[in-house]
Amino acid sequence: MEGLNPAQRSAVCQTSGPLLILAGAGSGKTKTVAHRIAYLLQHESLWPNEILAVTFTNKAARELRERVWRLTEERGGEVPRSYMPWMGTFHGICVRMLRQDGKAISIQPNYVIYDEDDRQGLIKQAMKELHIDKQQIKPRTISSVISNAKNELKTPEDMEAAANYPNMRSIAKVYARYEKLRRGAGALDFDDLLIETVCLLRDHPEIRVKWQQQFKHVFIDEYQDTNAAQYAIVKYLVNKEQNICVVGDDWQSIYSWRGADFTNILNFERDYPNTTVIKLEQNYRSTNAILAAAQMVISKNKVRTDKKLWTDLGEGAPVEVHATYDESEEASLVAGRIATQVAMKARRYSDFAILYRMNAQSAALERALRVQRIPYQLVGGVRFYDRKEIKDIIAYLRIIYQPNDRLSFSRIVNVPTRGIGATSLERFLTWQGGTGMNVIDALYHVHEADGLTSKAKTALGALGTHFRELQTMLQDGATPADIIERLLKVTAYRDYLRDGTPQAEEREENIGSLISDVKVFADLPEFLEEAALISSADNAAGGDKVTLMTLHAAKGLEFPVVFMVGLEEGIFPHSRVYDAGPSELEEERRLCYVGMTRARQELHLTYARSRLQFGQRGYNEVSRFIADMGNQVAAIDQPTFGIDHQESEFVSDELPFDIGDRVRTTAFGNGEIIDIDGLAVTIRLDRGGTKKLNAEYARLEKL
DNA sequence: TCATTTAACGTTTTT
DNA sequence: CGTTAAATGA
Repeated sequence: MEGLNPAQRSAVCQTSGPLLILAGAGSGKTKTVAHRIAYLLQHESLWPNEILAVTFTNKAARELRERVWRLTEERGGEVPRSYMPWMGTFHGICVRMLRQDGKAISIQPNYVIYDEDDRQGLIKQAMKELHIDKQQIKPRTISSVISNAKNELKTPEDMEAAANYPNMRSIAKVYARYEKLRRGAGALDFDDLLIETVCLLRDHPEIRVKWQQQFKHVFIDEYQDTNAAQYAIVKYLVNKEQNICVVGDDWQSIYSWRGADFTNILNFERDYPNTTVIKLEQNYRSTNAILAAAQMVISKNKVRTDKKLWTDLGEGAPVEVHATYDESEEASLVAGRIATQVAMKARRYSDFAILYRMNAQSAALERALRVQRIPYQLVGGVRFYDRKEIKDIIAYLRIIYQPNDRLSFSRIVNVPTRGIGATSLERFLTWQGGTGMNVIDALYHVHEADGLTSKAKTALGALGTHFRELQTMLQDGATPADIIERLLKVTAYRDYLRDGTPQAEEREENIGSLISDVKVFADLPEFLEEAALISSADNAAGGDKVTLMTLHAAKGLEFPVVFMVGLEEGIFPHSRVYDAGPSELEEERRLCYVGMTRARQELHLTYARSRLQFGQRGYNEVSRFIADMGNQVAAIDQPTFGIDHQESEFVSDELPFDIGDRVRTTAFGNGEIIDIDGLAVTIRLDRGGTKKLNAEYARLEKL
């Protein structure tokens, strides 16, 4: 109980019945939760596997597990993977339950998990089969419509029935076909993990009761961001004792576009009578200046609970607003402030975070940081497991594990190239579909197929032999690392990577890190699960570096100094919320609140008068959120309307190049400009050939 | 029929 | 600029 305030203590001691903890930003939520779990283990003699704890990210789960581990036994060292096995994200928990009990709703135990890319791949396949032009409806749009439907537990038939315009009917058809293909591949997508778990618990009382008996205490973090399926899962898992504890803050609900519904937290007391409500309102993170400005912003929202955060950390420096001329000046201003403070030894690089609304904004910032030689790390963006070479390896592993996964098979059937093109693949798959054999068995019997060239048959047969061998390794209990090493060898994948391009080396290194990552896992299923569910917010590397990420990814984190950039109408709030209605605008405002409350001592807000967006230059007004803060902020810099400004070249339509100029390109070496058409610059390269580049993107350098 | 070359496209947030 | 789809040539 040491180091806890009275409200936090009562949250720890309240060990029976429903408990709602309304935890404001920076109110010591994680600490309270860790102490509460430790208390249950020690004073209520619960076993670590009798507690179900759901967090928002894998990283949050890891931190919590570590904290509980240290608290209970004052142990040091690595926390074993088996400790508190039921601590993780909703998706992670569902995977484990389905693996164990999925048979009851006819889910094969060796199902694979499809991510967003896989899902869109399968949607494209479905559209092709249905002869729907993907120019007309974007696969991405269909994907999100299907996702929304699934989260509302709607079937393709429901969608078809409710369709009131032609596109919707097409989408419903794609949805139906997609589901058929997905089932055939023995795969579940992210939404299925939740929805199938709901069905499992709803339709099988004996299984429901089994889990209810196992979980003596259920604990849900970030409850304001739960969606309908997650809400249902929680309801089914809580037993008669109703030992459920949820933590959340409606002011920080920022995932409604993903189906999250913060009325879940507002209605908790109604759902679980006799709830004890504890409010944590003392903020231990930010200065009063930061907190007051954030409070000004959030108070403009109509739909919200009423609370008042307070701090005794003192007034602190005022929140600063910096106006800049364009995104490049904005970036160098941020980089410059960081460089100065580090040079004065006032701060370390890792004290700083730069937060933005969308990933595309990171490019200008990265450039400025590189110019000033400031080390930085990007959270989000391209995930490690999204890289081509890693996805290839995972596709190989999947097909070995789940030989019905035709999507993964299609991905790697000709990688490395082995003379099997689109037509051969299509013919093979058509034949294989008719035989009822899985992909690997069909490869083994490929000589019986008709319509394939003998060349294709030989290549496919050889691939089948490799798959068989790897499959045998898997059955004999080989480690994932051994299997990967072997498959790299038989496919000569490393040779394939060495294509002479500058990125080849990096790709090989990535394969290396994959192999060392994989050593932690005892078996393949465990690794495939982890690889599918790892999120971009999870890879927080160490080291003394500035952190760059989206506002969404910053949830739950804190930094001594925070820069929020791009506070402009159309960027933040994003232009897409304008015609979406007031509730979307309120969500943007909550996102602003979340960003501001990440800051401990200093908060800087910047905006640019002019910005390159969607390929062209736009001029934005200052964000309304700055006006919301009233006189809680200090305006510091005015933009420099620079004659000597380096970016002024793009403001005039005139490019700073002429035909005949010699230039340096980053990717293709030096060359001479032979034509200019608007922004399109044609260059005759010294290495031979010509190249047409967009001067707005290619950073051409005049020689 | 396959592999290479060339043209087109892109940007909200993510488990 | 990077990626992906279409177009071209062997």
